[in-house]
Amino acid sequence: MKTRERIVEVAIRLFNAEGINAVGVREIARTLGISPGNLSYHFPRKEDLLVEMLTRVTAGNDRHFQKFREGRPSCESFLQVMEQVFRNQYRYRGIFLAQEEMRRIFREFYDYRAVEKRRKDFLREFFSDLVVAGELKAEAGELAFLGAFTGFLGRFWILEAFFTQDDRSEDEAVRHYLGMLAWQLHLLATEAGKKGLEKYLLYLQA
Amino acid sequence: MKTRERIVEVAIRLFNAEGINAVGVREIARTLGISPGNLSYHFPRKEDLLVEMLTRVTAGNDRHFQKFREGRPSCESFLQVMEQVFRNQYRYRGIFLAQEEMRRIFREFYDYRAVEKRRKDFLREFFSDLVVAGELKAEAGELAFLGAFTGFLGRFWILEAFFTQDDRSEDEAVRHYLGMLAWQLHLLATEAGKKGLEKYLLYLQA
DNA sequence: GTCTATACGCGGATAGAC
DNA sequence: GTCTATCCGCGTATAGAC
Repeated sequence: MKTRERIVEVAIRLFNAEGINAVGVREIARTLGISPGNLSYHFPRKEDLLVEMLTRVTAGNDRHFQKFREGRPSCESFLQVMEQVFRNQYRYRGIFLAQEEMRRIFREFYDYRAVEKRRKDFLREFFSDLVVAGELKAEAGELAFLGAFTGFLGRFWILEAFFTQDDRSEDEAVRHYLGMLAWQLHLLATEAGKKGLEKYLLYLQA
Repeated sequence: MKTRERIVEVAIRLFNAEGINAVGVREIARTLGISPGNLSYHFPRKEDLLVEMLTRVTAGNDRHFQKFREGRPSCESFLQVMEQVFRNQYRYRGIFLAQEEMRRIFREFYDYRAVEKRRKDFLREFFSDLVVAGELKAEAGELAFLGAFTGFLGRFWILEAFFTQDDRSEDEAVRHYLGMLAWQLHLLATEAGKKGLEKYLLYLQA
């Protein structure tokens, strides 16, 4: 495997395990058995590593969302795509825990506004489709709230998952937050929509 | 004013303005006109400063919640207490943006579980009271979801506020997230409960 | 293009003098 | 309580080998 790829792989692993600030570039290089200078050659600054990961997680999510526009919209299928998104985010969980760094990177290197706008448009469109498909019954204000909630949850669920208890497995965490999403949709779903949500409602743990 | 108090004050200001990682202990000392060693005397590690701020914001929130148990429970009064809590958090916003550090501190120095349990119990009890008072109409699962949502929003609203746009004023940000809370309650409120929420529904911005 | 060796300046932390 | 001096590890930059 290319050195560059190996670096990204080890960096993700270490960042996820110990936190971005706790892991130095020297430690990454040592783990790989290369020199710090070599790491600097591939990624001049530590930030460049974070940008790389950010690009990957965003690209993955885009794929999941995109793929989804093809099928028939339903509450259940929405939760299915969100599960894929959550698992993709979990893979890069280290960067979601270091919000201060991410904020700086978003402002300096990465066009976060564009990503956010894309998500927002997708959610709005998708929830409107759910109303048309007879899965949701909601008016404009409620739909706006639903979009805000979904964006909020999707952005911060990992943080809460690791804050409250870090002995929880990926499956347990993902299910818990899919459960929250399901309860939210349930409050605005038609009888048809509720059918597809029942399974997910059970995921929300006390 | 005591040196210790002056340190905390300046540190909050700098942390809020530039971020916890961007501000070094030397900068804090320089701003105060004292030596780095003196700062170390009052707060041996930078973490101790963060613990101090965490203690203050938690104590403030406790006071707001406590004071609230006395009055008659209503949806509107709940939003009033949450506004005070939000403003208290905003005062210490710097620490909410540095989640990785906070997580470490919670695990090593600060009994976060206890704080969290207190909040959770309060919310559960309070929402049950709202049902009894005829302000909410919800069953157990919905109440559990409402509690989870409120905890989630209360923990991370500041992060989203500063992520999406940092040109927003304190008032605008606080109102936006009170608006989200109001929409959530609205979905489970009785006619009586909805009355007290109308004003807040308008706060949610597109 | 890929890599090693090395140096610089800054950060948090600590020991010990006043 | 307050200070100076000092230590070590960090992110970063670069000269030069292959």
